Amino acid sequence: MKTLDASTRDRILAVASTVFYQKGLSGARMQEIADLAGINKAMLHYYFKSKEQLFDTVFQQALGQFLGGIGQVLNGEAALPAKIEQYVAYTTSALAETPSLAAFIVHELQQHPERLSNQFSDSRLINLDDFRQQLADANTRYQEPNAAEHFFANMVALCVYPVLAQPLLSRLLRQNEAQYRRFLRERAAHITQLLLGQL
Amino acid sequence: MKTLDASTRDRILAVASTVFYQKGLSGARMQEIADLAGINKAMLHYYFKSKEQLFDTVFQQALGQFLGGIGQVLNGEAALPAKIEQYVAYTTSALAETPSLAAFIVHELQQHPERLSNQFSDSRLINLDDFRQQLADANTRYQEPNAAEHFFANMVALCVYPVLAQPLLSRLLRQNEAQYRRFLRERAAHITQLLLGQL
DNA sequence: CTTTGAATTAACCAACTGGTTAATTTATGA
DNA sequence: TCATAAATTAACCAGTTGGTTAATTCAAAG
Repeated sequence: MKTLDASTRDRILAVASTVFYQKGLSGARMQEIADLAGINKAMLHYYFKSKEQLFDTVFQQALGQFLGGIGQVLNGEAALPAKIEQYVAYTTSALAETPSLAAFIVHELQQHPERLSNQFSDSRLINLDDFRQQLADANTRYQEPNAAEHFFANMVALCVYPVLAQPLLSRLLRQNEAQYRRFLRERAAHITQLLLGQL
Repeated sequence: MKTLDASTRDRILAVASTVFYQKGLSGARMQEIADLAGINKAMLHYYFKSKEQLFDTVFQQALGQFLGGIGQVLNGEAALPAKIEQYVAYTTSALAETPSLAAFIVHELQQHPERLSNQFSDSRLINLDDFRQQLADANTRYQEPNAAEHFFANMVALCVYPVLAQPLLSRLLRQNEAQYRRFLRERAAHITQLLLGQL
């Protein structure tokens, strides 16, 4: 046999993702990942030579998932309103599938910002130039310095924060889990409308 | 001597805060906290019987700091526009002082949402009723279900997220640390203006 | 069938970590 | 000054954790 078994490796990665997402690098235990993957702990080091390397794989994958679709949207051919709508829709649905993803990235990047530069070259990062230009064309207000940056920050913040802060926000708003999920679903339309009104 | 020495205890708490904020409960090391506080590791267990208890103290303090001023503002006597302005100003400056505070709370609450209920009774949580009523009075739009909740979520998100996601956002916006700090300072006015425009 | 390398396991290990203990020093009030 | 309790330390301990190793099973090619 020449090639490594992919199914076991994939199972490890899937399980490791959920564990790392929830507990972070320092809180995750190799033993738990092995147990959940249904394998011996030594197998982890057979497929991934160290916890650090397993984590790196998971983290880069997570970063790709988080940033991946965004670039395509923002660099796409669509007109500005459609782009905004697409971004909000994409981010909302992606975070609905994996709510812990955002908190994971925020937490790990806070401790080790250099993980961003390590394997992620600038070229793979999102290029905002098109988006900035479209904003400037739509309204002269966005020709002012940092105006486009604020708009982008607003767009991301409005989509991501309520997912990040679910435990706190749902409590403050006195909504149970089902109500909050509904609230998050409503937001896609709400955010789009708010942002388009700013053009 | 009847009373415990407060200065050592306070020094421990100050140091423990910075370490827990940065590394979280599982990533923090009692030895490191002791070293930074300039004391023996056994002294930590003299003032705080366990890591868990030291962490709880830090966490409750952090939660109080994060939510503390907000309640006063939202339950205050000011008119709605002034309240909004006060909230944005307070949150912005508080997070400028301790940027890691928000990520710390988000991360720990994600793993253990029950920490919110443990020692924090509902009474100490913020009461949104006044704020909701003021919104409804300002614009009939906010009488619709969840409209006030969305407004509140927007307000918090716009203030907090850019601090939470600094490593990621500053990179995407291609701003160095000084530029990003300036960007965050600008946001207070920007956010207030945006929110007031929604009334 | 047998050879060969991948897949897998049980047992083990050294370093780390939170926590304890017994002894010592320091401050204080009577 | 002396007794007493607080403050502090060094040494130690047991459980955990990431990681290794040597041996075994499994699957496929010849």
